[in-house]
Amino acid sequence: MKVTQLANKLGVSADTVRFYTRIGLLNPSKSPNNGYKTFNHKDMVRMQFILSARNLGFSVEDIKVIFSKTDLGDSACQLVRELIKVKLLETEQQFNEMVKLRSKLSKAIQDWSQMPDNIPTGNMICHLIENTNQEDIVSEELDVPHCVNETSTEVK
Amino acid sequence: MKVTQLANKLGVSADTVRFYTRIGLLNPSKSPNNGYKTFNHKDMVRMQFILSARNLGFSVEDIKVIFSKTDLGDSACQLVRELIKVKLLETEQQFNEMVKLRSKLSKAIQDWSQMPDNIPTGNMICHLIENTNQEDIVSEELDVPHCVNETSTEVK
DNA sequence: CTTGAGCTGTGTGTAACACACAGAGTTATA
DNA sequence: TATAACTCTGTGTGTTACACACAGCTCAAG
Ligand SMILES: [Zn+2]
Ligand SMILES: [Zn+2]
Ligand SMILES: [Zn+2]
Ligand SMILES: [Zn+2]
Repeated sequence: MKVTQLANKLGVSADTVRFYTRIGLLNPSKSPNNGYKTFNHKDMVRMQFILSARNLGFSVEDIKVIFSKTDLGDSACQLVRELIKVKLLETEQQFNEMVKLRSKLSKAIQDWSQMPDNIPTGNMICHLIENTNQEDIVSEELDVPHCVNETSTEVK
Repeated sequence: MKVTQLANKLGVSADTVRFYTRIGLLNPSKSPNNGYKTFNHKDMVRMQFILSARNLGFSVEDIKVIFSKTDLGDSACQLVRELIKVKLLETEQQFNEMVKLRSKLSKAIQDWSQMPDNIPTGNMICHLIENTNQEDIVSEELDVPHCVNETSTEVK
């Protein structure tokens, strides 16, 4: 099987197969006469596994680690159980950030609909964005830091 | 102001400032004697804007487009209003994918806790992952594609 | 044999920085 | 003033998971 045949059979691009080959997840043999890579049943099984794992959010690095066990004939089940727990935590982290960002964006869209268009000045590029962020910081620091002593520093 | 001074004043790393400089968002002058970059008030204002915009999820490319307007003295407000609407859509898209992935992961963790550890075979690397994905596809295709005709293809 | 379409491997680009590192500047000590 | 130690700078490269470009090769039709 050549790269495009494998790709078509699994519904991915040939470049994707080439990529996984390049990083060593697939190990096709090289045809001696034309140098083309020849994929076999084992590569097909590995490729299917890769797609399933990626579908669950596993990274290529995770898959490499998994293969490093299974290639020795060892079960990867325990490893996989641990990896997916970490994955769930990461996903919930990102989920929370998504929620925060989403509400920030919604609020900004509403607020901005009432605000005028301003032209940039030497201290403000777009008041919509710059003011939105200051609400975010709340009372942590009332005044934005500025290059106050810049003359004294520039004197060198 | 040198790169580290600006970075410290805004609470970012010097590498971040260098990065924004490298891609042209900041335009410090170069000191003629030692070649060090010298940042001024304008760079500070731009840097603050960048941080505010990034905090709202704007990409560096978005910020470049915004600057291309404001550097001409034009208001970026309308542009910014449009950009943030797109951003919200993208965020909700990603949010939905997060939700799907999260439930997939939770379900997998539960299901896998009842399943035994298996050793890899020639057709299955880790049944946990491979079987999980098949539930996902449901009845789209019952049997997984395999290199059935591989002999006929390999005959070349 | 020639032409042309199709396929292949390899090199490079992507986003937003982080890290490594050699060389230059700065400070301290003698 | 010399010299060692320490800090700072710019630049080159690495990161993720591919996608794209492209020259050269293969293979079937004529
Ligand atoms: Zn397993
Ligand atoms: Zn200032
Ligand atoms: Zn504006
Ligand atoms: Zn097979």
